[in-house]
Amino acid sequence: MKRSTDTEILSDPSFSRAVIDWQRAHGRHALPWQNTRDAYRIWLSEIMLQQTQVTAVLSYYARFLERFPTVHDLAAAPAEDVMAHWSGLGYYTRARNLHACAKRVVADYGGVFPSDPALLADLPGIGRSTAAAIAAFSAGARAAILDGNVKRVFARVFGIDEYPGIKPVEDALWRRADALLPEGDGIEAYTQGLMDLGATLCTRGKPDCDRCPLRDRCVAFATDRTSVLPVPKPKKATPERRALMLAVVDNGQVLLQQRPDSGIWGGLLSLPEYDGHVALDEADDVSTATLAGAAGEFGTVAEVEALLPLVHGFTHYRLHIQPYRIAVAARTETPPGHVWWDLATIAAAPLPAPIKKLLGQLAAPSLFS
DNA sequence: AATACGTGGTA
DNA sequence: TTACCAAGTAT
Repeated sequence: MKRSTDTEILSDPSFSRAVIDWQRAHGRHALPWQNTRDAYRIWLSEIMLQQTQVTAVLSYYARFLERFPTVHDLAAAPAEDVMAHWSGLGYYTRARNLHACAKRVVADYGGVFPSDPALLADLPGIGRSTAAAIAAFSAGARAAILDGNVKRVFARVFGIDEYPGIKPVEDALWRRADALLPEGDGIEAYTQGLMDLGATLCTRGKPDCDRCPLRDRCVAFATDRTSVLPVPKPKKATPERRALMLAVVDNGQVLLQQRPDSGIWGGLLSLPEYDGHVALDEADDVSTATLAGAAGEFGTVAEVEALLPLVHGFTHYRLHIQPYRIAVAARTETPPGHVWWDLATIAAAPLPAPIKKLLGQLAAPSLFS
């Protein structure tokens, strides 16, 4: 029989007290998704902020809300419109899940987000931490978040000297997060305070320990280990991949192809790729004649021109892109899954960031010469 | 349980 | 310049 629970071992009301008091005096209070209990706006911000920093989200959040003011507007919108407004933000599964979630909220909950974290976590794109944040901010629900900020703060304060990404360590962090929750009011300030601490003081680089309300109880500070905690993710070599992309153009338009929902850039449009054997070695390119043959299904090829190669880095690999501009004269019938897009409006297309940039240069070469 | 999944800022 | 990684989730 257990003599005491983890909660009893790990609980410490002075911890949440310190975070709450600090947040109210020194935390952030004017972010666009704050000072509201509108679950739609809170949910949207939490999804956009997954693995993404505040500064990157701000402009997307404003444009998205302008186009989709309510969950009903979002649920009723075409997928392409949703993807277009996410274009450039990355992790596009988030956008497809966002759309699916909006439809679920309308169909199952009459357009009103549930306030129970367990119900929220059952919706697409909402995991345990995001569910807790939405429930706390929109309904004052007492639930623990465990995002990158909290992991970093906890790793330092409690001197956790193992990589937080592995299961047993993360499980222990969740137990702490649950146990340290404030008992009475203040879940909003507490939740926001943990995020604010991680984002403004307990940063990855040089943490500002002098201003930290947790300094006196911080193991990393006491043992001079703030620079080595949290333990970084074990590194492994990033693979290199290569793709030949076809910018088939005709009369001011470019041919785009829908990508499958799974895999990189899932659900976006992109350039069709030459999917024959592509060597990693740039010197071993396929011939112009081969590319012209491949593009023959789209029209009568008039010209093939190799464009400047580019390298795009992902978290888990590096992609070497060799683009070709292929002018066609007489289009065939547009193949299924493809669409001709005006280069003049390419900024509004649901494209991956590097492809949008590439096509922007193709549309207005003089601006980049 | 470990891996896939983007992009841009930072050191 | 290269490497790391930020308001995680899904599989």
